[in-house]
Amino acid sequence: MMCAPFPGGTVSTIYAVAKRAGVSTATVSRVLSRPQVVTPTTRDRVLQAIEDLSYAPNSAARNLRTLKSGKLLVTVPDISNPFFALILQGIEDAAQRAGYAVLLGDTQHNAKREERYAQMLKHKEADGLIFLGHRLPKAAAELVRTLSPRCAPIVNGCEFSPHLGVPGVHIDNAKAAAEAMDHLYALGHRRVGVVTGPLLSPLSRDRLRGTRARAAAQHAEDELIIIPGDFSIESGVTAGEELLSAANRPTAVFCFNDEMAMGVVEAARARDVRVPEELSVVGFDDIRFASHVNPPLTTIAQPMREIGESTVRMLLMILENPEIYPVPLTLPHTLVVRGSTAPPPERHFAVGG
Amino acid sequence: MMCAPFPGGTVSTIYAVAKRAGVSTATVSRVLSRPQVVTPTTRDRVLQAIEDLSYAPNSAARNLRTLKSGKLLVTVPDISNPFFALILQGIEDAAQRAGYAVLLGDTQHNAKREERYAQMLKHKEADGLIFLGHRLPKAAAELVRTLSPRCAPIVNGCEFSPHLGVPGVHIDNAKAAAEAMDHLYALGHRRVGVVTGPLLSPLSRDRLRGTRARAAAQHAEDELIIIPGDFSIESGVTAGEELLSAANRPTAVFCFNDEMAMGVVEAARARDVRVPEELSVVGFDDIRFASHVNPPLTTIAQPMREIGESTVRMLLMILENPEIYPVPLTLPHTLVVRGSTAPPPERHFAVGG
DNA sequence: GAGAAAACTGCAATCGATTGCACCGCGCGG
DNA sequence: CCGCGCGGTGCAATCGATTGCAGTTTTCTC
Repeated sequence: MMCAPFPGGTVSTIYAVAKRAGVSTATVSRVLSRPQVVTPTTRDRVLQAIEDLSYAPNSAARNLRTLKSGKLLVTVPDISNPFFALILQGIEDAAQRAGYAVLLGDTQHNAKREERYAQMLKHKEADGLIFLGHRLPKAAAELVRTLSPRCAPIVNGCEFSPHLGVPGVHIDNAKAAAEAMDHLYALGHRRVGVVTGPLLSPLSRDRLRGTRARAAAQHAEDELIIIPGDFSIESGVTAGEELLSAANRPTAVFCFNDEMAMGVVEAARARDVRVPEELSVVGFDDIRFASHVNPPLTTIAQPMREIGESTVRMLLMILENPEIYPVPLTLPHTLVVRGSTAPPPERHFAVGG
Repeated sequence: MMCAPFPGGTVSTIYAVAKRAGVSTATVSRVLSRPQVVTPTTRDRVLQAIEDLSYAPNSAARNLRTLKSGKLLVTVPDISNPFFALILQGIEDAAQRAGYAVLLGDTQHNAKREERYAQMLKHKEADGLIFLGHRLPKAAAELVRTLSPRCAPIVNGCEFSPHLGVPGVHIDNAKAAAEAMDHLYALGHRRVGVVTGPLLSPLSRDRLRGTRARAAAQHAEDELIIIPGDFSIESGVTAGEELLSAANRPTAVFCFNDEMAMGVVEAARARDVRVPEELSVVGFDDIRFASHVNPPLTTIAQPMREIGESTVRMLLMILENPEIYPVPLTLPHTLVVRGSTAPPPERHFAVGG
């Protein structure tokens, strides 16, 4: 019935331990889960047996019995993106501190893969889901529905959208974008290029909304040149080329992430346009490299690790008490001014030069 | 005994499906695993029942019965490092194509965490382990021992070291480093700074070995200035400052990763030392940003994704047939020459100037 | 020192799926 | 017309741990 101690490499079971210690499996189990209810003498015998056999409980068995997995599923659009990597790091850290393991899904922005991973929830491979994309997979939506009126163990990171019916953690993207624009306007810019992300995502739309609102307040909405990007360096380069070759070129560019900002800087350099003297560039996220490129990027800093940690906290709360819907959490951002922004060149400085 | 179909959000079991379809659980199971052995009529009835109840097999139960988890554990020293992130992406992709899920462990270079994750193997939470650090956790080493003479399902990425007794996938670090030095020597440099990684890791030692060998061949071993770094941008900055303030400053610096190279470039800029005119800089890895910084980095490109994919293939082979020890795999690297290297300034060009 | 309460420990059911073996019925050959 | 073979299905054991309940021992209390 049970396996050999170590010969053959087979792992020992709780039965083997119980036999060796001369107790029942119940006692062994209790030694591991609630040691204080077991007599010290017995406990020591059991612990010794556990050590002798180098026993470790089989978690599939435990998961089956307890109907929990001790795992959190995290889906990320692209791990190789430093922004997501940092959030993921925060998630991993918080999860493991809470005794949970992380199941990683890199969806590569692919809806099929998102669905496939969401299925894992149904199969009870994970106790909850944190998704960083902007789509709520069908399988997850179904879960939300069937669990209602209790809260499903699903949390979003970054992409808040109230109609998803799922709580999330994010910054105030509209406000952050407005602040970035404020900074540029305060320096004296009026004609500003905006390199957005894919406009499907609420995140990009919020930023664009904030950008537009600020421009409108400045009566400079017509001076906005909006170019859609995809968050890659390359799309930043392309956008930069387009902006710089325009007849009436902008004196500043606001990019919806740092990588595209790096791309714009690169495009500027290729055309011998100096940053920030001739072109100011603002990024978003404040990834690690932002402060180490030349010139260091002015950008909106997001608390990536904290976003990750908070999603975990939120998910754990739901797991603990699904009756209570957590309220979406908005974390603070900061405008970090560095060397990539400056007043526009004199010749373009129309007002009050 | 069984759960309600959907009311209450409880999930249905194979018993519920069997009952609804009027068959035994065995048949339901077979419909899912080997559909062709079931009569089409029955099969359709079962499939219908599965759909009606939106049934999904509980994987804890399956894992328990089959003694497999369908998961691969991957431990990474630091996910926020783009180098590891890309390898991880390769791993994730290959794993999921093979029907495996990835359990992620970010060890933060911390031995305790490495141990903790390795425990998961003992608990059968994963079928195998891919570790990207340089230490083989004790628990894993133990497994290697108890499984011997069969091969343990453990594979290393990047840090090959034959005495671990574990196969791995990596590049020829010594040779790559030698090529980097070759490039510098060919340009006419003699006095070269070397910013290494932590010398505990075989990877760093191999690169250092290659570096030294090449220098020796050039009779320039005394012209090597070796400074230990830790792979962070900051340590690159520090090393750069040290090298540039030396009495007899080097005309070139070889860094064991791109981030430290970026740090050195930054330090040079801070002192108004032009790169590459006054100082050549070579990196290692060719992370995405390497080609987009100013100047674009000359570096050794590693096939990150392929390394990740290969570790998975190797692990799957072991899982399939533990009798066969895979041979460690060496993948090709490439020296990519970009704008950060050039001949040394004339005044330092001793030979044949 | 008897009786009640408290503290331990064990029995056995249970979690949900998989699978070897046995069984049934049908078709075909003799 | 009988029997063999085979495809299809079901029975029931099994994977390994957890835990409610019951039984046993110990510890008090008076």
